[in-house]
Parts: sequence; structure tokens; C-alpha cells
Amino acid sequence: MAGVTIKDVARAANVSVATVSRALNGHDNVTDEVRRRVAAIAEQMNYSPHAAARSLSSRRTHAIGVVLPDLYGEFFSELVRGIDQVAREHGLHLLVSSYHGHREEQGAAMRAMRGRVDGLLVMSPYAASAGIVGDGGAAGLPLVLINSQDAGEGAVALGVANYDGAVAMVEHLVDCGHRRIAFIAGPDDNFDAHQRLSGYRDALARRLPGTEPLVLPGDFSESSGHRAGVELLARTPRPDAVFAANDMMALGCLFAFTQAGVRVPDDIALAGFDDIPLARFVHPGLTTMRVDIFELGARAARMLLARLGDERESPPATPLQPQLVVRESSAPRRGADSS
Amino acid sequence: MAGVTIKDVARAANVSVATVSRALNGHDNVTDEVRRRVAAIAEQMNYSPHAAARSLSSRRTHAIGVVLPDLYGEFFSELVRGIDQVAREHGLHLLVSSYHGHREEQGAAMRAMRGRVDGLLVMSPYAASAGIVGDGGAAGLPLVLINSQDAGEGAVALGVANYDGAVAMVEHLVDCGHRRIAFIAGPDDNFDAHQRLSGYRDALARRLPGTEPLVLPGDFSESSGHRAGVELLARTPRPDAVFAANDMMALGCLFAFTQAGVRVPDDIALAGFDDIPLARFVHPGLTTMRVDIFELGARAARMLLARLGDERESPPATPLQPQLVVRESSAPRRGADSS
DNA sequence: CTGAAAGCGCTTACAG
DNA sequence: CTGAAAGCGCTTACAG
Repeated sequence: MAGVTIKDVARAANVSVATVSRALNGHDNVTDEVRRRVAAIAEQMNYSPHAAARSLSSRRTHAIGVVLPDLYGEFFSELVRGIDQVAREHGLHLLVSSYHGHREEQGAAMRAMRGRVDGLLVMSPYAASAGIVGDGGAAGLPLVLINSQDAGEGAVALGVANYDGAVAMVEHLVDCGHRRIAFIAGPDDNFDAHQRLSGYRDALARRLPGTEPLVLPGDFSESSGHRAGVELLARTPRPDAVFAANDMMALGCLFAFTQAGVRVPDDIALAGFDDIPLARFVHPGLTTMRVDIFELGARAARMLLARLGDERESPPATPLQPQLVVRESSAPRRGADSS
Repeated sequence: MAGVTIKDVARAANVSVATVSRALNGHDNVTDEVRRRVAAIAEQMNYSPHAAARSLSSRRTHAIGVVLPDLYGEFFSELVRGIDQVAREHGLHLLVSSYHGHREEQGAAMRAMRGRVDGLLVMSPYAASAGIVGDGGAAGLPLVLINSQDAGEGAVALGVANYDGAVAMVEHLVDCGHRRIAFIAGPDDNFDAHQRLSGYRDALARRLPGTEPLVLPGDFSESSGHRAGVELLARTPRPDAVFAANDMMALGCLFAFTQAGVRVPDDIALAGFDDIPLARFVHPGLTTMRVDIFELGARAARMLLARLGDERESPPATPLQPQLVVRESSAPRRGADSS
């Protein structure tokens, strides 16, 4: 049952292996009669070509590799789904690899893909990841970077307009009448987190000149958001709005407030970034910037396919624009404009 | 940068390709000096072996394939994460493939894995999927089935004790004092859904003899749960508890109740199955049966590795026992025991 | 339109 | 301990 090779089919069909290969791959230099006979026999013998052998001689694996920091949670799940969608449209296989946050393993993961894939989608959200492209880690494979610092060198990269998104959120909060807007930052070495922080700082300086930015540390986890929330409540004067660099931290913050009997948005407004599914379900609903992660994955995959020559034209490399989603957590301040 | 082959390394190191192969693969029949030299040169040339070539000659791909119905949502994400964890421990690559609910493509997906992977993890949650193993679709690859009907024939399968879980939930609801317990069923052709339904029926017959089971149709989606919820409210007498075959439907049902001003659990109790993350966050918290999906994936992967000879002993094939998680949605009935 | 042969980049008996 | 050679299962110029 196993291990039927092209030779077996050739013998059964009374033709050469070359002819079998041509017939099955739809080359036009085969008689229709032969093609049909070969196809029937192959089918009946349950033949399917050995991918490794095929890759070796054709120098094409018909697979793409996805190298991610982790596999946990909605973000990666959606990203992979978007990539998968495009891969399927093109009949490509998907090899996923997560380096579980061990940055030093990222290069190895990429190199180990040689001979398995035709190209690589890599997410390396570290502030300083300029090395990866030249790394040769890519083993010379075509590469598209996702949510990563642009690494120059003919590197193609796709990301989210984090800066613009953060600016938009600050403007929304200011428009709601909030004046003391605190920010819970993401991990120090995270590229997206940096951009969001910059957006916050700049928008604040522009819209509320003279106001001191108030930035608390965080690491994108719910618990760090909780810690920040507790700390914020101890401040005097207390901020009247909190903008967390991602939704998970905003939720942690929300629970801290709820536990302390502080009402959102009446006592303090709250906003996040990402629009994870939970954001819609918590009470009050969380105002946030929606990032279309599925689309991010799909578009990055298309960019890679374009490099591989599988798709006519590449989508633009312009960052995906997040979208403001206003829910209850950021309702306008009553009796606004008090400093 | 690209395409450094073993030949290049051999030339640079002044040895044969055989020696390079042996040195790099840690065979013991190489001088330490040679091994070091070869390793250094390979490193410096940024050599990494071509996986397809290696697979072809060694008849080992060091990869396993995962064939799933879909990639959407928490369930598959957690499953893949569990599999990935074990794969990494063994230095194996992961090929994922979803057939997007197109059952007819499942066989093709499995066959296309030939030459890419050493074994297959397949989830085929259809009531009648007996064909897959013999299908030869497996191309003779070792196979472990997840959440699938046992297909005999030396097939190894791992699943969740859905029946037991459903029984436990019904008993819990009965213990809370509920007497008219409705059930929202899952898809007709889904194996897990069937088992849960059987558990409900049997437990009901045993604990509340004479009671008519009340089963509404559903398809595991939130919207089908919503529909069922609306319909249930129109019934007289109205049930005093609803057990949905999965959490998503329970949530849909919850929203239907909330919209209608019916309070949970005061007016009607509610329970689900799976313990998705949302279950903890909705209000009231959803009582449910927790299924450890990560563990399901990890254990299935270990079973496959055992078949491949990569792991000494296989974990038992006994189904994973789900765990009752009591939250607010199923509080004991006030003034119990009214029929 | 078809076949014989070389070659893809490795691994692994087989000699020495 | 090391090398020359065969072979893994395909694809693809090259002849005819």
C-alpha cells in the first residue's frame, strides 16, 4: 500500500517514468490516450509522488514556511489562518515553526527550513532585529517580514500602522474630554510597542501641549495590565483615561478597576489596541483600535508569492491601518473640559 | 549566500562528502580533529543541509503533518500548540493543513503529505469517517486520529470522553435542583456532538426517569445557539436549565436570554462544554466541562512519535476526561425540587 | 510524442 | 577512520 513509486506506475502502464511524469504533471507533449491510461493506473495504484524527490529535482517545494515567536493566542491563530487561506488558493503547503520567544533559536529555525520551503514569512517583533535578513539564516530563501523592524537590504516587510493608530486613539480620548491620559506601555524590546508609545507621546504633545505624559511599564500580559491599573489608582491626581498598548493589558487594568470599585467609564475611561474577541464581550465593552490580523497574514503571504513568481503583482507594502472601534469604556466625560 | 551544498563544504575542508555527512551528523567514526574542522567550515560557510535531499536518502523527513478540518478559533489553535510543543522537544517540523470543512479534500491533503512527513495527525470529526485509515490516503504513513470515530485496522485514536462529560453535566444540573433540562445539539455528522447527546439522553433517563428529553438542533455556532435560545423561551412549560453541546452555542443562548430580559441563572440555568476562554469572562460566568485541548494535542503527538520509534512508550489511548467547572450560570435552583 | 540518461543533494553500505 | 560509489524518487534537457 505504501511506497508506490513512479517506476511502479511506469511498469504497469508500459511506458517510461519520464512519460508518467509528463502525463501526471499535465505537460502537453503526451497523447491524450496515454495521459488517460497513466492517470487511471496511477489513481488505481493509489500513487502519489514523493514530495522530497520532486523538490530535489525540480527545485521547488510548493511549501512556504512561517516562523513565529510563539503560537499562543488569538493573534497568531488569526495570522496563520490568513496565511493558510492564501497558501491554499495556490496549492501550497504550510510549515509552521515557533521559537517560543527564544530569539537565539530563530536563525536556526529559519535555516532548518532550507529544502523544505520555497520562501519564508518571518515575524520578529524585536526592536533590534536588523540581523535576520542578512543572517543568511534565511539560507538564501525569499523572505517577507511581518511586524518587524524593516531590515533594509531588499527586505520586504509588512506591518501595522501602530503609530497612526495610537495617535488616533489619543485624539479620540481627548475629543471625549479627557485630559490626564495615562499610557501602559508594551515590552521594551517590542517594535510595535515602541511605535504605539511614540504615537501616544506625539499626539499628547500636539493636542495637549504642556501636559506631562504618564507612562507605566507593561509587557502585553493581562497581569502587567492589572499591576499598572492598581498603581494608577494610587496616583494623585488620578488620570481620567488610560490607554493600554494592547487589549490584554487593558483587560487586566479593567479588572483592577472593577475590584477597586472604580467604574469605567464614569470614573475613568479605558482603551486598548488590537480588538481581540474578548474586547467585545467584557463589560463595559472595550474601546480599541482594530487590527485586521487575518488580512495581515493574507497580504504578507501574497507578497511572498509575488516574490516567488506565483502571483502577478505584489500587494503594496504599506502598513495596515487599524480602525478605531468605540465601545462603552471610553464614553465622553461628563461636564467635560475640567482640566 | 544561498545554495551551499555538502560538496562545497567537502572541497573547502579537503575531505569527502561522506566524511562531511558523518561529521555533521555526529557519527562516531570520525576523528575529533576532522569533526571540528568540518563543523567550523560548515558554520563559516553558513551551510545547512538540504532537507529534501536528506529526506530522500535517509527516508526520514523529521516532520509530522497535521490535517485539520479548519484552523479557525481557540480549539485548533490550542491543539496545534500542544502538538508543536511535543514536536519541538523532538526537533520535528510541523506541517499544518486544513481542508476547510471540505471533506472530500481531506484524502488529498493526506496524500499530498507523502515525502514531506514521517507521520500524520488527523482530525476527522465526522460521524462516518471510517474510510480514512484504509484510504491509503495516508499513503502508508503512520497515523493517529484525533477526535474521530475509531476506524479500526490498527488505527490509533485519541479523543475526549464526551459521553462521560455530558453525563457529569446533567448530574450537576439535576443536583442543582433542575428538572426540565433542555439540550442544544451539535452538528448531525459530528462525532463528538453525538457522544454528548447520548450522554445527555442516558443521564436524563437514569436520573429523571419519565422525563422527556428536549433536544434542539444546533451546529456548534454562536448563532445556532441564539436561535435555540429564542425558541426555548417560547416553550411552555419553559425549561429551567439548558445544556448546550458546546460553549459557543451556550453563549449564543445566553445573549438570547439577556436580550429577552430573562436572567441567568435566576430564571434559567445554563451550561456549555469546552471551557473556551470566553466562558470565564461573560456575565454570568458559564458553567462548562473543561477539555484540555493542549494536552489532547500533545498526547496525540506523543502517540505518533511512539509509532515512529521516537519515543519509548506511547501514552495510553484512553480518552481525556473533561472536568466540571462550576460558575455562576448554573447556581442551585431556589426553592428546589418543584417538578 | 516518447525514452534513456543525467542530475538534484544527500546518506550509507562496501572496501580498504 | 576515510573515500568512491550506489541509490533515494523524481524532473528535464537531449536525442530520436
